[in-house]
Amino acid sequence: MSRIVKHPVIALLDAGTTFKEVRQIHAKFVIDGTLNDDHFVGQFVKAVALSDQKYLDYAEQILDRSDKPTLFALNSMIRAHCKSPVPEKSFDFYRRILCSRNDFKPDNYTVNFLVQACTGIGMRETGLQVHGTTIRRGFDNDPHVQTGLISLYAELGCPDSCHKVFDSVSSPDFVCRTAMVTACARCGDVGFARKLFEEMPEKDPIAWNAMISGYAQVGESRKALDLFHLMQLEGVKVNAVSMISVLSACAQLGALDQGRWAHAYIERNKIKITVRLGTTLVDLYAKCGDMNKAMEVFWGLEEKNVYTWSSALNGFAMNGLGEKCLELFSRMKQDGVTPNAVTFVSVLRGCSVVGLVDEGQRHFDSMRNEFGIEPQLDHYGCLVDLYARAGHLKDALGIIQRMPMKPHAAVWSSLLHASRMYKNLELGVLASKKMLELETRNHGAYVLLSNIYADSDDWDNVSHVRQSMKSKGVKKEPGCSVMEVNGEVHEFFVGDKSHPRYTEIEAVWKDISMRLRLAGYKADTSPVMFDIDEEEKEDALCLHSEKAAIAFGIMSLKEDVPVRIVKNLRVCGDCHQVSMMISKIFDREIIVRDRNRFHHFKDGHCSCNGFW
DNA sequence: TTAGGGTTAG
Repeated sequence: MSRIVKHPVIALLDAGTTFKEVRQIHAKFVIDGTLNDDHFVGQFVKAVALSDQKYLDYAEQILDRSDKPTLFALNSMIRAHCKSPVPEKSFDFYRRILCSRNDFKPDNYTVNFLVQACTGIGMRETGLQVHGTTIRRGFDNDPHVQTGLISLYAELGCPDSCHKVFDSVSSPDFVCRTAMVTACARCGDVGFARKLFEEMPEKDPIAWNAMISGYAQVGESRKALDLFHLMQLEGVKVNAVSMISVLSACAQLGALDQGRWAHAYIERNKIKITVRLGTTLVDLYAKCGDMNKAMEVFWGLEEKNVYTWSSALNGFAMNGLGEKCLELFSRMKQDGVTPNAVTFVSVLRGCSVVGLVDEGQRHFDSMRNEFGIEPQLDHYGCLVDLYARAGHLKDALGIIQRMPMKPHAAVWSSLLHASRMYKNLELGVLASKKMLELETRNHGAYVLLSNIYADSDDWDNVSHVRQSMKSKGVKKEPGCSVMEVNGEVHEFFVGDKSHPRYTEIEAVWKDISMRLRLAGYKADTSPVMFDIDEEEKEDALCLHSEKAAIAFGIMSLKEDVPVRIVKNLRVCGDCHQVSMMISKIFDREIIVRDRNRFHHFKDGHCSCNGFW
């Protein structure tokens, strides 16, 4: 192909080229006759389409002015649309290939890009059709296409098809194997992913990153961190992508010390802080309850996008700093960053945690009116929570009844929690029944319903709910608290005595209990508490997981270091009360991240002000 | 002249 010459001007087009420049170059090419050559039309279309998604339509106009678009130009348009917000448009150009007067036939590039377009759309039917096309056209043995099909089926959640394609590859290379590692992890079989990873004859940094992120994404954070340490021992080059998975694992665990270490590692090794890595750092500190550090990182970032802003907003909301969340949201809009649906979840939660009902409603309305975002189920969930927490129970119910989609259990759960808080028996019973219609085995709904009956001294119904729970075999997810001491992560399960220092923990807890009683604390062993759960009875031998963690924290951490705990469930009322008292008696800050949010206990108070 | 694997917020 001696004719193939790269046009020097086209070769200069990149993401930094402005639209004005693109038009000027186009005009010049029309005048000087460059575009009379189909070969250069193809190059120009490809360069414009790939330089920026904003120019896709303009690239199409250039293509349309060409009498005979080449297969290369059409393939380039399919390729460019794959990762655009409208991957389905790839198929318009595929149809143009099929209907072309030039009698084009789709080639290996065409089908490869179509597979990628389907991965972007995530549509099963189209994906299956494209797979059929690759077979019909004889490209199903092409290694690029095979790898693409594995990723496609992983995206569609079809592990069996991933295996079928992978098994059909006669000698999978390391790219194909890495795609399969990711596919298995995404489909939930992280064990098989690890087996494949171990069997890889050569592992490059991408393969390592794939396995580490596989663990991080399924919540196997400790395994992610262990594998990262192995990666270092093996001397594999660590990059920004590796660190994103590592930080995300630390954030999930709430492992602040390990997260700080990873941050220092990034700086020490001069790993470039990309916008994604920066966002993950902000998220790490936010999810470890250190918003000061999160914002120090945030303001220091060279580049921020809507993900970065949303991470910070979510951090403020989770940490109960609603006003700060709203201040930052104003700043975000002033800076010209357009919020999206996820951003609004954080903003609405920010309003909810501080009871700003009118402001929350205004933001909710602005979604559609100002930003053209149609509120989804989660947004209605936040709105219900906003009204319910503030005590406007009837308004909350009205929203549930009028919302344009079927409410999910979480919506009723908000109303149920608020009904208990505001002692509204009638709504509480309704909400718990609705919740149990949707999730028949939801332990929390039974517990709250029994609490609501107990609050009104309706012991017959309390007993009825208990019976019902027993007969349905509803069991509580075991409570688990995680804390980090000297960079080591310790796990505590309810009633579990397996910790190597359990005897000491028990002794420390006895001492704490004594000091609590001297300070006027009386363990709540009333029937209400009894009915919540057998395990919640005050019992030194059967500690709630966060009490064991607090005791361990007090005995192992320096006095001025806050006790940081991450819990898998919501904090129970008794533990909340106890934590507040300990923070005063021992002059110790205790920071608990529960399933929903943070509790910063200090001087006998909690940042949640009793709302959780 | 075009292609396949790893990465951020709810």
